Amino acid sequence: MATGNDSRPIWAVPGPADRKPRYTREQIAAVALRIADAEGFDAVTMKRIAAELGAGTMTLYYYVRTKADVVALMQDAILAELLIPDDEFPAGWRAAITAVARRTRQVLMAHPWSLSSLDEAQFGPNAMRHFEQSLAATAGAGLPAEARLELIAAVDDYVAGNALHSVEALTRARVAAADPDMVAAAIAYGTALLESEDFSQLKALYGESAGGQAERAMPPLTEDALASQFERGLQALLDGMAGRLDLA
Amino acid sequence: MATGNDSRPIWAVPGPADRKPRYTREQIAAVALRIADAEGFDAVTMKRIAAELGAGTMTLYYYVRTKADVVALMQDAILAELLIPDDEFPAGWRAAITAVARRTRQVLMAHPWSLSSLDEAQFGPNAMRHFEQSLAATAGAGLPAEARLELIAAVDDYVAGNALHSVEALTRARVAAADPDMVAAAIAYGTALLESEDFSQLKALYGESAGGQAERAMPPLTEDALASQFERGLQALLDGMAGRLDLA
DNA sequence: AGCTAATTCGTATGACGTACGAACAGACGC
DNA sequence: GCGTCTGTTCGTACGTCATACGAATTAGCT
Repeated sequence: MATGNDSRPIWAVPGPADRKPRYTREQIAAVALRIADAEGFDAVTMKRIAAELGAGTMTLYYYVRTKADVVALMQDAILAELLIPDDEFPAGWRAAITAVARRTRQVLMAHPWSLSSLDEAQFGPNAMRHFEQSLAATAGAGLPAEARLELIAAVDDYVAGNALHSVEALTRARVAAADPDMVAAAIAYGTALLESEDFSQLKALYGESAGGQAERAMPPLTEDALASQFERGLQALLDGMAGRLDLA
Repeated sequence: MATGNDSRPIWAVPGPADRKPRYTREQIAAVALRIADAEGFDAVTMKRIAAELGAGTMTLYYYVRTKADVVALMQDAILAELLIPDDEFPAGWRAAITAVARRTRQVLMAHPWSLSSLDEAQFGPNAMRHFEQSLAATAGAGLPAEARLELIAAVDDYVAGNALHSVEALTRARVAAADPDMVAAAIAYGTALLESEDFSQLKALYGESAGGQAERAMPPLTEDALASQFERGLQALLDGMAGRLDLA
């Protein structure tokens, strides 16, 4: 465990020797994951992880160089959940891509913090496996390599963005439900602002219109509504990519 | 400035009175923004912001309740950059949405940290203006309200995900360029892993194939390549949405 | 001038990541 | 058995962060 400031990914750094280490990196990642899921990313502390393992804080630094390494391990542990078992892998590029996308969204949403710590993501073994699987999904489509990568990238983009926004929407809804004052304050502020400038589109949607009921369209706020909206957007994207890539 | 733990958005909290405050929330946001752009989000510290303003650290707490408020102000300041001047606003829903999407991506990529602090985003005045503008973009398409919201959401999802991944790719490329050792270590680790399991798709792409040159497709790594890939994905998505929403 | 409330900010607290080095323990040669 | 080496654990200490508290200063008022 060179503690030095080398910039290798944690997986390229030799782990503890094999005399008698009490823990493993996997255990550390698993504990950190459990804490993050239960109490949020901010609750993940070196001290906390160590305590949960029954170790002293500094013991962790025998297994990783820095907390960023722990986060990398957590991210990779999540990516493992993205992998679809071989026998469930659908035939046909469209079904396969859809399955991967759907599962990716589910997993990302199950670990909301993963999206906010995405910047420091490293490319680990499970990232590689996930990528391999995405390639396999597009294998039968008769596409040149660049087009396959582009298709995968477009879907990945859409999935990540949707997961991000879905998590955001659900968080907002949950917070709002727990705190009526905030809703009141937000609405009060919003309506005041609405009147102070030209917000004609918004007014038409949410405000009272001159003669009668306004349209009153609300963005979807339940998990199901968000999921089905995701589904429609994904299929639209695939339609469009198929058309542009000249696919069946 | 009730310092208490109320959950109102910062914009609903009365600011400093008007006797003689030395600063404004806007100045604070601007300074914080400059620091984040120049040195990264982690460099944004209450102490640092205050120093840059020539104030004591605790003075900031007369203007905001908490650092999260500062971040909210920063986010909203960024959203202001998304707004397209009225005279540049294109006619036709497709051109208008494309313009909004393009600009959004540019701005998000210009402030990479905005994506990683997106979870604590609050809905401020510029968010409202941006939303109004998105609604205006879809106004002429003859769509029912729900369909308009769905179209906007799909594009937003794709744009955010693409910006996220583009920033990630460019960051990786920059770091790699600055640190050859890391590239070497990553490649060494990657090729070792490649041999240790079944990665047939990846091998076909990057490895040597039996009789001759492999395909050697590389994901795009320059800003231009990423931008044109974004453009194609966006148009594909719009194609698909147009088809599914029964649009011209 | 004197009062009051607005505004500034020094000090102190507790949490965090982690550098350093001491302490402990298992394996191996003798 | 007994040292010895080195793998493993972890207590202590440091610097940084957000921020609670309350004292000091100042601007506008009568």
